[in-house]
Amino acid sequence: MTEDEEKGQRRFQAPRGANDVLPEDEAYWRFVRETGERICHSFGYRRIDTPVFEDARLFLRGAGEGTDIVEKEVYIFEDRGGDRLALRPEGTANVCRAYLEHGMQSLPQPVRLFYFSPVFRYDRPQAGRYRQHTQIGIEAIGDGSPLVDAETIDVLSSYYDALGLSGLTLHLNSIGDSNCRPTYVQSLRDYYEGKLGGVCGDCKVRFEKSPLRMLDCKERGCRPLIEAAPLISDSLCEDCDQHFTALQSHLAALDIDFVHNPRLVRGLDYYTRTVFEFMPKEEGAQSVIGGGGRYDGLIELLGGRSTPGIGFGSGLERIIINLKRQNAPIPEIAAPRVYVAHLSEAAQGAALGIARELRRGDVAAVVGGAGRSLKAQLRHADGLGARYAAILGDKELASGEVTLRDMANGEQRSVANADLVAAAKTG
RNA sequence: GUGGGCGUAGCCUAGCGGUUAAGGCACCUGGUUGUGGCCCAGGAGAUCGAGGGUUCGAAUCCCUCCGUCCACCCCA
Repeated sequence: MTEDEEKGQRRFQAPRGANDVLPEDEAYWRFVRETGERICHSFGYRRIDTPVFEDARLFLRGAGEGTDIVEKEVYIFEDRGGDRLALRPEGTANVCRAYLEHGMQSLPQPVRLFYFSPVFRYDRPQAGRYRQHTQIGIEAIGDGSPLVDAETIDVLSSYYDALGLSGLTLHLNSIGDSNCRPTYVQSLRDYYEGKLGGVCGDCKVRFEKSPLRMLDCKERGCRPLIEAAPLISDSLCEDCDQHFTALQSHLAALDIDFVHNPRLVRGLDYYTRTVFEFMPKEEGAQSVIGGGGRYDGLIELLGGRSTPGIGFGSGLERIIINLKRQNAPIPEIAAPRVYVAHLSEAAQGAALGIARELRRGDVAAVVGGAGRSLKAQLRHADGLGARYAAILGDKELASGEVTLRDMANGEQRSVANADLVAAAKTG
């Protein structure tokens, strides 16, 4: 900000790529969160919350130095004590850190965890892509069998089903492990050696740092070479191959359709074996709504014993975009049940008391604005969608009653204060 | 990070070089004494995204920045 702007009364705006979630979207957010929590619990997952910031090295080491996320998208800062911290750019590393820090190796394995958390990436915003977004994620740590891979995918797929999202395609691949991947990467290098002239600038860098990601390049010029490149699925070692085969048969048993996309790789380096993504039918760049994979080397990389893990992350904002696009039915947020209108200063205190009694009786109540006419208060009640208006004037004050008006049909009756909660609950 | 479109009150839009920036929705207040949704009347709300420049004069033209959207890229 320049000095002039500081002096002037420039209005503040939310930072670029960061959004307010307004009450008009409350129903979507509640639906998406409650459904997620319900599904996760139904699979035996327990909630974990981790800090939004962590030692920067946790992410730099975990996600991989060669990735875009780490190289140009992590929010890094130094705090007042001089520690290098980073805002979480993804959810898995935190959870793995917590698993190690709290000795979860000694819990029955796998440890099944889920979370909702804000995620930060310094990216150029556009629709469906934000600098702060929210992910639901799960991690199953401590069991390397393909059964858990199938379960993880089943959780995500069940979640989308429960939300009513349709038309999603599951893309699936195996990218091998520390045993077979190096051999494959070498064969990929051999293949590209001498062909680098026909490849984009990014891919030249990827060739050095992370050749696998060349397969994922969207540059038109790179396509033909990708088409003809050797496939990881053809060079999986026997263990990886069996793992992948078993996963596919488990998915078949669950009736979960998928497309084997041999060129699917993911943006984080810690993935091994299984990787997957869910894509909606709609076109558009920001289409992936959820994805994940296995990370059998990550815990060890973070200083633990060799421990397998698998998980997914799914963007709630993108889910909501798709729910809106599909016009999916969403449970509404209830309007306040009773609007307590008052006609004199003397009635104000009584109105506050009556509203409190209603709430204690589990009836949502809103008190009318001071100094507003009854007409204005009823208009307000109507605008809020209240079912009843409880009217309190001198008459009612004297008799210990309220006038209860049914806003739907305008019928009114006197109700003794003691009977109000019951009356407000009926109809 | 690259390229392009857009930016007028909370929202949608008119105005596109010339005096007090117009309308609709929403909001507030009234239409006599304690009654909503329709109608009518009135009111409040805009340094025309910000800063600079051109001009006698700019919301209207130019530049820079910010924001937003789209494509690329990246990914959830």
